[in-house]
Amino acid sequence: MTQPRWLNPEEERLWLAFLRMRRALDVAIDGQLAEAGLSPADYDVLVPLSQSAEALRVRDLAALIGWDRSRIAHQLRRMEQRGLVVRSESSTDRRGTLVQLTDLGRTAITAAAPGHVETVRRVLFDQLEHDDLTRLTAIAERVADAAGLTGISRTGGPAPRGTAQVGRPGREP
Amino acid sequence: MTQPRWLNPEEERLWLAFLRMRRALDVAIDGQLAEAGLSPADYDVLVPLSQSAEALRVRDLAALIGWDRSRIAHQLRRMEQRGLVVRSESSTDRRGTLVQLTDLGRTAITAAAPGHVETVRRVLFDQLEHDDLTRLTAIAERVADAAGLTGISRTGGPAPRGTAQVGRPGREP
DNA sequence: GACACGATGCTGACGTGTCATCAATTCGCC
DNA sequence: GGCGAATTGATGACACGTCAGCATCGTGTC
Repeated sequence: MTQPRWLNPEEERLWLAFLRMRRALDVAIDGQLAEAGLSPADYDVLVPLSQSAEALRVRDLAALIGWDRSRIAHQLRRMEQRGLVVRSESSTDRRGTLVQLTDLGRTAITAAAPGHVETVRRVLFDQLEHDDLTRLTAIAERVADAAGLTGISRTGGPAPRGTAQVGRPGREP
Repeated sequence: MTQPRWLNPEEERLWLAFLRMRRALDVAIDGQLAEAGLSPADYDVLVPLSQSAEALRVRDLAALIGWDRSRIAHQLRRMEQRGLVVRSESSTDRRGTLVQLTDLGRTAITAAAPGHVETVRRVLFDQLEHDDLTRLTAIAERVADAAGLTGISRTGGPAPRGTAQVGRPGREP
């Protein structure tokens, strides 16, 4: 690249709009979760836990949401201090740690989830017209796959990075 | 909202793809900047400074990139410790603080910018087909405007949140 | 000029994310 | 069985972002 190919006005317009869209989603989603007393990270962790019948291994929980071990260890420590989850030792693999929701944690995710979905709908899906949904899906998948996120997109882990997934809180135990 | 309107499979597919796209962009962009020794926050601050002929007031710099006073104060303290910028007292308003690039800071942004634009092109723009650019611009602007970010989109401040803007490093002083 | 009020920038506390590293355990291979 | 390598989870250090609060300074009003 001898000379950088700077963005032309149309490209610059898209890039700035894209950043503003990201910001708008973050503000709306994070704000709604904050009203429910949860951070986006809390939500990411609580969703798979609420959908699992049994306790999850830290390793598996991390894989489900695409986090590394360090990040989830820190997050679980903080969430355990707040009484949202409890950790226990695995009986089959003595390296392992099991995590499960407390009653408080289940109450929190159950209370937060409907508002979370409503927020995502209002800010994103309600703004889509015609075949925007199809087009946007194609673009997003093309970009994500082309970037070739080593691991995450293949191993089944959906999405990290602050922005919580939309998930129904799962079955009662 | 009596019953939450959970996402249908097509909507869930878009949402997950959207989150993966975000993640892919973050990984690519943050990684490229890290190779240049800069964080996304560093880049956001360095771009307007490099484009300004004179020193900027902290207030104006914050407005340009849509940051609040606290955030930029912390960031400037860290960047000053690393020798990327220098702060000085304003002569006209004794509350004010002026910021400007050091030679090291100018070298850093000049070195990082071409790779940054190339990364954005490769991961995002090179993946767009047909009229994707137009469509995506329309969607992003619609979503951002509907969310009605009070202030930022109106006052000219472009984009915060980790994701660096694409800007040419400015004139030599 | 005095005084209330807003503007400006900084700081400390805290939650969060990444990196390097460590101890304990299990696995793979001979 | 034994032993080196990989896995698992946790931790400390540090960078980053938000919030509440503070000291200082300018502005408008009387």
